[in-house]
Amino acid sequence: MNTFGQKIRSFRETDNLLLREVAAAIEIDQALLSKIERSERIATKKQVLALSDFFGADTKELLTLWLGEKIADEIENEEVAHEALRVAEETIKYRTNQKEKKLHV
Amino acid sequence: MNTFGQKIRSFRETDNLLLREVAAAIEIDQALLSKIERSERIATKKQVLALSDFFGADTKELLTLWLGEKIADEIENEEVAHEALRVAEETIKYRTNQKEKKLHV
DNA sequence: TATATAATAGACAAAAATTGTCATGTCATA
DNA sequence: TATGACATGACAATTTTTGTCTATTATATA
Repeated sequence: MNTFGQKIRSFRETDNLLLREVAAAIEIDQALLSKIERSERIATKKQVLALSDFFGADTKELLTLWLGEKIADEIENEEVAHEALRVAEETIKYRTNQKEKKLHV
Repeated sequence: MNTFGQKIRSFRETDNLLLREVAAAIEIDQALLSKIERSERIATKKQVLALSDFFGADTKELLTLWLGEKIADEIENEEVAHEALRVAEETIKYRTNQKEKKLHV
């Protein structure tokens, strides 16, 4: 399984670039990029978009991976993690429906 | 569909209690409880446990609902919300597996 | 109508979590 | 051993969350 960070690192290695170069390109500290690649820090959405843009990657795919891992980080130690994901899914569906209902009253 | 807040409110109404009384029992401000019941604020885990205990409710069920809604709040406006939930699920499964592997080397 | 009670709303300070940076440490290799 | 690339740790800055206080609204009732 490939983490978001690993994906970024392999993009960078494929392009033969240094941490410092990519960091400069997306305007963050090299140390921070290093941490992001090793999953020691979670990127911000802005950084994900900048990275995706810089490497010409599939933005939607990267965002999905990033957000998915972010949620996992948040709940993985909760006993009810799996059930909560189901509830989250249902809740989002429900809310989306409610919004649609409101539009064509 | 019943939100966490609605559930708490209906517990309270079934028991014929005032906001002030429940708030005092779990040691929070009445205004805060009012906001929690109307989903204007998200309870902390500690508050969920205190409420569950106070009302003698099914703690696991309440925690699940609470956590599920919390995730929903966080991602419902993301285009990739649904896919991200899948990724979160897979990520948690994968990490759990890795941990188990480490145990019986 | 005036008063009392319950709940809601808004503003803000306190606290907690996240983020970014800097200085330093490690490791490989010239 | 000197250099370059990356990793690590500590900390300050910023942002977000949380809790409280005060004011407002709604409703019932004397």
